[in-house]
Amino acid sequence: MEKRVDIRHIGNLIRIARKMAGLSQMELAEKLGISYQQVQKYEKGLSEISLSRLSQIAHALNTPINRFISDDEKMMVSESMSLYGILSDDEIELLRFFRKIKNKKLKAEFLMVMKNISELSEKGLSKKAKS
Amino acid sequence: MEKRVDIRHIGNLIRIARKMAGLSQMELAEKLGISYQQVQKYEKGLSEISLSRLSQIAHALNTPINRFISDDEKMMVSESMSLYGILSDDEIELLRFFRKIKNKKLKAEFLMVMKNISELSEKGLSKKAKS
DNA sequence: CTATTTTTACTACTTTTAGTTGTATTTGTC
DNA sequence: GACAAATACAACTAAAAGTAGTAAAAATAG
Repeated sequence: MEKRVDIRHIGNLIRIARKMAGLSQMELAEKLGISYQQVQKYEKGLSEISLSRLSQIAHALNTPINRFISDDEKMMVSESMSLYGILSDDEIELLRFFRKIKNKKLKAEFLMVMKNISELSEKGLSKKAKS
Repeated sequence: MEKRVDIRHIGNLIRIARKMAGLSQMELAEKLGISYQQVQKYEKGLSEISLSRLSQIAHALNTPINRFISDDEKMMVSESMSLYGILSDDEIELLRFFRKIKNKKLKAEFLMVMKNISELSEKGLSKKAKS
């Protein structure tokens, strides 16, 4: 019977959730009471994850366990993000910081700045940015 | 760390789902490509169940996988990070702009600014910048 | 830029357990 | 009663979880 869950995909989700929580592999491993190398295997999809373990992980990361298993792809967030879920490290950090900012006005302004910069960047100004 | 999923409970759910589907342990085992004795272990809670396996079982029994795990009602929330998968419109925009910026250095610097701001924001001065 | 520490990656090894096989009960129905 | 099924339990083997050691990136400091 075919495998109906992509273990590597789940690994990615775990990694993203971990980084969003601002934890290192080591810190997560400690919470789980296992070696960080084993956490690596989970994230890289080199080791199967039992339900108990996934439950622990979800708890350690303050994330509902469903986040990792909902097999239908209604996880698609928006078309603007091509490959759903696959965020780069930078992007994860960006989001993490952005979420820390509580002041709405500040967030909005920040977004505007970002927008303007990105538009400039689009016009081929990317070379001469440096001194 | 404590186990947050009752493996025996899941076993019961599997057994029930199996009977609902009108299958014997043997028949289910065959579908899974394992021995029926192993199915017994699942049902009795004597063997951990991996995600892949549970996914197979759910499929074999025409049951959504969530049926076996979701019931943990009020798991979460720690508002800060909890819903990483669901991005707000703001966040999607933020990402979109961020991705437009090609200059790596610029991106990195932008991230730093964001980080510093968020750290300030964290220290509870979200309302009024210090004078 | 260099040194140092932290974080992550890869490989080899050990231990645990998933999974198998064999046999014994149980639960039918004829 | 006999006879098949479905389920239970124990001992064993194969496979994978988990560990440990080392190396390479990334951050962070100096």
